[in-house]
Amino acid sequence: MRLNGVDTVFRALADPTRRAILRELRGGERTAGELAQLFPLTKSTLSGHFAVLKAAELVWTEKRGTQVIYRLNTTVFQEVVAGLLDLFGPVEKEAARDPEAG
Amino acid sequence: MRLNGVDTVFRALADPTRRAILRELRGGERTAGELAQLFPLTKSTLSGHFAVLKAAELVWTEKRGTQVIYRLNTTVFQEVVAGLLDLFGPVEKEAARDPEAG
DNA sequence: TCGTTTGTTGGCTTATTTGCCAAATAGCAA
DNA sequence: TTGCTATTTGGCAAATAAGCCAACAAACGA
Repeated sequence: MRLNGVDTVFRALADPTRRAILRELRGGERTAGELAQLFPLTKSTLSGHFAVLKAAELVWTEKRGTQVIYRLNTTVFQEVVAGLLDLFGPVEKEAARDPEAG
Repeated sequence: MRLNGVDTVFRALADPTRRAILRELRGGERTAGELAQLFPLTKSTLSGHFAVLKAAELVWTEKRGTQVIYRLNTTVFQEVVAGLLDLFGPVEKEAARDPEAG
């Protein structure tokens, strides 16, 4: 969230392919190529999805030689839940809620 | 979730106006007209957003005379969190996860 | 350097989403 | 019925998003 905004994160999560990528990453780090192999999509299409996930900070990347490693950023999970509480939780003091959050 | 699929819910949450509607509903039920007044959008545009939220079962509706009452469906919150755990949580037994969830 | 492997970027098409206005529908009351 | 209020639906334009292919860039090994 933070700088990115809830919007970027929720939009990133709105696509089934991107959610599948995240689920795959639960099993540990994967290279872009390994991930791409798992989907009936071209590498460039996947690369676009990676970019969206990266922009939302849902994944970390690291360059290793010619390949790029993707890892899940689990800390964002907590922030997403916080965002959900902002939507479904009890109404708190108005000042306590981030007016930019929506 | 359920019949609708995670997809419908996440997509519904991906729009800032719809999230603002949900936040407004935390304060209690509102009529379509009351909600529409809060946004710089036409009633028909808001009606479209309501339809998306309703399809995702994020809100309940009730017709009262000429007006339609919207209420937050907080039970879906738990399902969304479950969906998030499916994305960020530890890898569980493969059979334990809903293969249709993504 | 040359060629190969690995990923990303640019350009394009198609599909989806968001918004508006105008018209239609539904309930209620005169 | 007629009229009034409240909301949804249909049709359309503009913006976004997702996909592909082709070209480009970066890192490595021969």
